[in-house]
Amino acid sequence: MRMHNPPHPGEILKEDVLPELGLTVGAFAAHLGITRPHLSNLLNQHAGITAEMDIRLSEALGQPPGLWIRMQAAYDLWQAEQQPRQHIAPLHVAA
Amino acid sequence: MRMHNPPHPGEILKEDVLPELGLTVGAFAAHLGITRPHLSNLLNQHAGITAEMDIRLSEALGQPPGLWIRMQAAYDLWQAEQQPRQHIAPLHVAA
DNA sequence: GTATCCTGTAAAGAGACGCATTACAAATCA
DNA sequence: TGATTTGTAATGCGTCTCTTTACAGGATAC
Repeated sequence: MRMHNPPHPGEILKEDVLPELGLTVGAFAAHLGITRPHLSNLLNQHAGITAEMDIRLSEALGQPPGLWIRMQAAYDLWQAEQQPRQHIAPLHVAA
Repeated sequence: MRMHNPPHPGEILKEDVLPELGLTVGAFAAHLGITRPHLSNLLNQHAGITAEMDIRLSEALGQPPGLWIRMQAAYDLWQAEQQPRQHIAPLHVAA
């Protein structure tokens, strides 16, 4: 049923990645080439992961690109699904 | 090596989905609850698929949500990878 | 061959978001 | 106590989604 709300990427970065790296937020931000306030916003789920940011993370963490942007997409989709909306009728293929 | 550029979702919608539905762009837009110019922009790759739009498409097309937003993420990531950028050194785990 | 429909696209504007810069206050820690 | 680290706010710029309105070109039908 796939019904568990996916985490914001920032949560994983803050709780798992950063501790394992043993870096301060400021040091990690500097390494990524972004500002400390912005990384803080990422970590605290006040900003999302862009494709650009995904690449930087994948390079810094030695991972194949796409992990973080897919997490973000899953998060965004879940959030949008929680919004009240009027449903759309399914279409059928033409005769 | 995973090195083939992923299509923009609009391309698939325009070339595969719309013809199979047998709908005009205007009719499809109306069904989705968006404007015709905006759907035209989607189809011609001048705008991206948002989480909101993914949900509308998945409902209209009878698909599980996430297909289109993941296509968009793959597309965005590929585009970002094509941009010239300065690489970031990999970090090692703390001692 | 004229009228209708469909299409792509442009302009203008609202609202949201990414990201930078700067700044400050609270918390941690030496 | 003093230095470091952190979260966050304000401001601003650029970009993007999406709407409304409009227009011009192509296709279809009479």
